[in-house]
Amino acid sequence: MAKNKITKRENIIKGASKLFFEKGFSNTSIDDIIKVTGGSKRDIYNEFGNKSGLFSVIIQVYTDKVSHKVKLEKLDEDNLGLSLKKFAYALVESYLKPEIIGLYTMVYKEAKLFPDLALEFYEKGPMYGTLKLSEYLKNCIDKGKLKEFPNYKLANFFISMLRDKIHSRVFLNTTEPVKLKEIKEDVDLAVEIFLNGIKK
Amino acid sequence: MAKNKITKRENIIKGASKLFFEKGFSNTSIDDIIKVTGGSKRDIYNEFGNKSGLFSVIIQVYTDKVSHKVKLEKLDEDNLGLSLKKFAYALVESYLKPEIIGLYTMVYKEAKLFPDLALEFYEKGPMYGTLKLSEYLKNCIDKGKLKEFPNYKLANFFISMLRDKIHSRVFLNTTEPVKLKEIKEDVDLAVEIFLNGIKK
DNA sequence: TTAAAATGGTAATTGATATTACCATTTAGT
DNA sequence: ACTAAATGGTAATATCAATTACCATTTTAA
Repeated sequence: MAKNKITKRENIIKGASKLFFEKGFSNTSIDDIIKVTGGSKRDIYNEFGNKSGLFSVIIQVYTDKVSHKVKLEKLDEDNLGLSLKKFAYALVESYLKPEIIGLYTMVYKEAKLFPDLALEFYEKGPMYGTLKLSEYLKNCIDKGKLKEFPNYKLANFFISMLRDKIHSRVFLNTTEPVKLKEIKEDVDLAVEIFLNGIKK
Repeated sequence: MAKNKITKRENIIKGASKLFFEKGFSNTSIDDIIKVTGGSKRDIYNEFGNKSGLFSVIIQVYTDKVSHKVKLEKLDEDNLGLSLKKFAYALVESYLKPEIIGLYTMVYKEAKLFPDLALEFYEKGPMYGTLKLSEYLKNCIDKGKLKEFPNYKLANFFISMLRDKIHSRVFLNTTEPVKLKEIKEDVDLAVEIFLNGIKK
């Protein structure tokens, strides 16, 4: 019974998040959700209080998923170029995942309504990755391999180079599919320029 | 009389855009608009057909304003660092203007509903600036001052470094005000890294 | 000045959707 | 098998906002 309840809850989360990711929070109605999950509205209100409650739970669940998944490989200070590429590929790959795209889109759109969630998302998601990278860069700086620039700013610049194009396409709703080959080229070029720009 | 009509139209555009910029399209009602502009709903429907029509007109008006305003200074191939800084300051300054922030926010949020507008905005706005910069970079490359990287990609990288942080704050609805000093530091650093990264 | 036309504002109408109420049905325990 | 409790689905309610209708008022033209 307890088990059954969990299943139902998870079922709603799964179905609702799919819809939220596709159509956004405002454009998904409770009816839409139960049409997908089965069951009745009562289930949603019993489990989550209301629509906003469901949204909060979903954001938190996926934010946590993200922050746990991005287990960044150990980065090697003796092979800067390769390490940055590995990091960049992993990051870009995650940016291209539908659920990550959905998460970003939703959080950005609803940030005004749910400022706390937006902050939490930011800290566990983008900020987490940036911190990881900036730690690595700090080590490299300490070892005398890189110029002594503020490491967090550096990390931000690099990630911006990787993220911005993908996100522009996402938010401007460009239909053309993202070509992996192009992305890979971009990553390689970004790494080269960035590394040229900061190495001693 | 014709004059009067134009004034009324412009009055609605002005009042409505202010509201749209602040609260977004969906969260602004027709009643909100006439409360600000005076007049009656009829005026809006007569002039613009419906709410979407008003939105379209506003996006186009402001998109045009943007593309006309960004008269980029003539960039000097013999002084790369300074030219890039000038360009970057001008760009960042425009990113910080409330109406530009409002425009980006609205377009991004409603891109699904108005794909044509989103495209037009992109072409007249972000893409226009990127093209300008990439032309300049091409000239520098041709003069042998920069490495032979694909110039449009280069321009995108540089602009991403400048834009991403500001936009993250905007979309995540961070309340802390943007400090000009910090922005200026960021720009200077971005220019230095970017230039180091691509110069011969 | 006066009748026709335009205009402006308020009051319906409509449609969508979140939330709640209610009734039928199923389930659980004895 | 039988009663009480839980559950599920459908139907009501309530709200909000876009769009439209209508009527009073003002403007225009002769």
